[in-house]
Amino acid sequence: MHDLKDLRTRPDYYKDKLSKRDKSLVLLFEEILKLDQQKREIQAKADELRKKKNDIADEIGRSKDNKDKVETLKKEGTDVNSKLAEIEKGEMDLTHKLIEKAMWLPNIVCDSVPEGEDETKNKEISKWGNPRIENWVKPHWETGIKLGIFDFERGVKIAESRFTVLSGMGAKLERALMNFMLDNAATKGYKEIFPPILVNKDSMTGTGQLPKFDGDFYKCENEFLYLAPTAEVPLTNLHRDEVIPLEQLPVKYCAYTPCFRREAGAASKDTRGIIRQHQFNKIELVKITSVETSDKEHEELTKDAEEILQKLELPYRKTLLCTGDIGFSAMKCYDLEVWFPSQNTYREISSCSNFGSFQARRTNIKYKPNPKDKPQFVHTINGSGLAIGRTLAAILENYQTEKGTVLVPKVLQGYLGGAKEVS
RNA sequence: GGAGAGGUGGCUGAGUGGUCGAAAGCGGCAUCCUGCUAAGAUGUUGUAGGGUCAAAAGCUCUACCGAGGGUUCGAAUCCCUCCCUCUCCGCCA
Repeated sequence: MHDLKDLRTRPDYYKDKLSKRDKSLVLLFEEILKLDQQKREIQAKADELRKKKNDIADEIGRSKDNKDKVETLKKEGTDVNSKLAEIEKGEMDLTHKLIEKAMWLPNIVCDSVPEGEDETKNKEISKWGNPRIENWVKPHWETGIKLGIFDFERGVKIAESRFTVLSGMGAKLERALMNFMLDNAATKGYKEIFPPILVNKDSMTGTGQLPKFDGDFYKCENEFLYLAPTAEVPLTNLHRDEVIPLEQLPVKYCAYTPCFRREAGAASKDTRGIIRQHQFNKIELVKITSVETSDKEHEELTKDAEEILQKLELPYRKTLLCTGDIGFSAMKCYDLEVWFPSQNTYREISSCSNFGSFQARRTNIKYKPNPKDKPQFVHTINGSGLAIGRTLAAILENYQTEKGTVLVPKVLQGYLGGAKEVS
């Protein structure tokens, strides 16, 4: 959500920026400006009538003894009210339309974000590790089935496709990854949170999932609750409608949560394996910062996520998403992509975004830069640190031996009673 | 699930139909004062939207007393619905 006042003061700036994301957004923008104009006009009329109404009421209060005068004024009041009712209806109508449209406007991207229509225009920032290129490496699902740690059929039996059962060492590895990542985040000063996994509509709207992406999420029938698609939603909304004292910034949270996504638009993508599931586990890192430090904190959060991959010794690369690939609410976003030998390619395992004040406006989270200042909106930042299922899949490929067993990364061995190999 | 109580500004808390955006206290901010500290004096202090203005300041209008409706010329105050909190009882991991 943008500041409407700013929108109308420098429309050319917004049109230019929005068109870089998607040309059709300019039309939406112009529609919003027009609605804003109409809304302000009708509001002026309504305000005027409301003033008249108040004046009449006050006048009656003052002239209680004069019966004739009161009667006349009452009639006048009734007249004003009937006019006002009509205008207020239009006012409400326009306000709703305006807000509804404005909620569909994505964030403005940073100048540093490369222009481009799709992921092919993302910019590679760096690479880490040596990707193994060996044609005998089996896809993670084959190894997982062979080792008896994935059970795809029973996942489907219990739920439906894109649900998988982890068993034995599979379950243990998942839990070891969870603990390792949370422990690592703790050393970086992130406070661990265990939030509700079901979240309400206000929360989903606050972080930008709604209204645009309704349909991508599971929702409870007859309830106003959604299954959170990411812990970003509950964590950021912890501070909705709050003014955070300056000395508490930056606020840093981490959380393990299961995440639920319908994957509605991904019908034929990644149907095999555990890369794209309806339910997956994730450690999320969230920061709430002042405007001045947000850029620096974003870089650091990304490094915190990278460090997990480095400690797990998984080769990865870091890309800066282009205007056509970056998320709705983000103004700048790095993706971390881990190497998958069986696919001979890098696949996304973390997405670290700076949202600027975009989410803060929707969630109404503020801080005072100085005690005397008026509260202003914070910046919010978040990233996966990391997606656990994808990390497990990457381990099954990058740590695979020619025998078909899987070595346990050093940093996880302590979480698994010293186990060095899954066979 | 049953019974009751309640939701007012950053906080505490008054206000049961008219000049209430809301007393009082606390806190915050500013100035002054006392050799420092503690204390004291005075003033000031909500949010959002609109108008005016080149812009800011200022001025001004409107809305907001959990949310949404209703009654009335006029609602924090009366009526209805919903949400939330607390207490007791029941049930339960």
